[in-house]
Amino acid sequence: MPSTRAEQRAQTRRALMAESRRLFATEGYAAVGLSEIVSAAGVTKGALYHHFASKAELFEAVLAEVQQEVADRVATAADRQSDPWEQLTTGCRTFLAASTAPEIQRIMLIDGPAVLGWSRWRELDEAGSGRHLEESLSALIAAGVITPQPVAPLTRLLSGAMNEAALWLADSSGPDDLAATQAALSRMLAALRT
Amino acid sequence: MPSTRAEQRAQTRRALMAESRRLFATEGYAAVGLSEIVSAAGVTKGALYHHFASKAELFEAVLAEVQQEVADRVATAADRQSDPWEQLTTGCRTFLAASTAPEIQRIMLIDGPAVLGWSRWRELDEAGSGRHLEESLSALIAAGVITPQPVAPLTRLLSGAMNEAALWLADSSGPDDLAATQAALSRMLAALRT
DNA sequence: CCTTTCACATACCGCTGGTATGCGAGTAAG
DNA sequence: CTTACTCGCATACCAGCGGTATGTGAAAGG
Repeated sequence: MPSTRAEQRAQTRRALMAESRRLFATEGYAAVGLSEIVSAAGVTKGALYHHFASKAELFEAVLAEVQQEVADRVATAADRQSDPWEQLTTGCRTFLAASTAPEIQRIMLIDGPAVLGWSRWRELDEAGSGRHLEESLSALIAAGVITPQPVAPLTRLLSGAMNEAALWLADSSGPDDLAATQAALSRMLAALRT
Repeated sequence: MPSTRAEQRAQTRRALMAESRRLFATEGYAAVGLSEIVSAAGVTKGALYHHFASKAELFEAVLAEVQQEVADRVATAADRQSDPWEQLTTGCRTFLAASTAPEIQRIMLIDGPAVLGWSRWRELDEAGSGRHLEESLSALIAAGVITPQPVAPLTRLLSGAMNEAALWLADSSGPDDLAATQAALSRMLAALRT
């Protein structure tokens, strides 16, 4: 039976993560104070430090959540395709569209590396959407669709390209920019084929 | 005539920028206190705030300096080539090699977007190495070497790919990683040709 | 019913970025 | 040379931050 105690705990944690996610996304990590977070969540700093060891750890939990959501969206869209090559392109397009959301931008792409350090950030990326990209590329290489080559650098190149493109799209998006970006990305992907 | 007054001013400013650059590069923007910077530079906070309006503005001055140096290295290497296509590939390889330096990583690629915001960061990038990339791509499109297409999204894709690859190379570089990355990048670039 | 646990609140601290003010060595005019 | 003024910088100080130590009351366990 789910005791009232554990429910309250989970509820407080959810509130803290939800409000901090909202604030981190809109104002950025550095500009948000813990007092802002706890008052928005309706608790005190004691509660926050009972759940998270530091402000950075709270941010990491939020980032992991965002990463997971993006990864799920990418995986869901890709799995609708049967052809492995279509899975890759669909996944990339889905990632590009999902990453345009401002909250994802700020938390996942801007503050993430700076707050957690790049290597830790990359670990979370690899636990999320990055893994799908790498697996998809590996499968296509194994199937002979893509020219045999080390998959790690290729993954980073494509991942970085999409991240930067997503930031650019959100910042100055003319109506055709998304289409043009996807077209250019498609050309890059097509170049990988044998 | 260069008065003693202006010399002292310039010297103080140089000392502040040199020490803050060193500290920002090794410890990261957030972990460096102003007291650390001013004591390393042999001055006080009064001097710092006489030259820079805020910690972020000091960081921006340092970042602009780093960007300029990278841009110069890229431009110098590219200009040694006569063929426009070779200028592009040489510039990209030079950028990849230059961006592997830890101080450039931390300041230019990690903390830059987080501290200044992405749009301001991109302005500085476009004033530096990013401009060379965009101009090179434009010239190649105009010359019919690259398939006609909007140059802006293409620039962002390539820039992001190289930035991320540089971070990855610095973090976990096996002996062949640089070569593999450059090979993959070359394949991508080759795909742009008509 | 009593004890223990535990989720959280309260009170407090060192330190940070930032500001207001003081000061003394240049600089320019007479 | 003197005087008035400028200005590059030092000193002293502040609000607010992330973080910690301790208190407390209600649920869990026997």
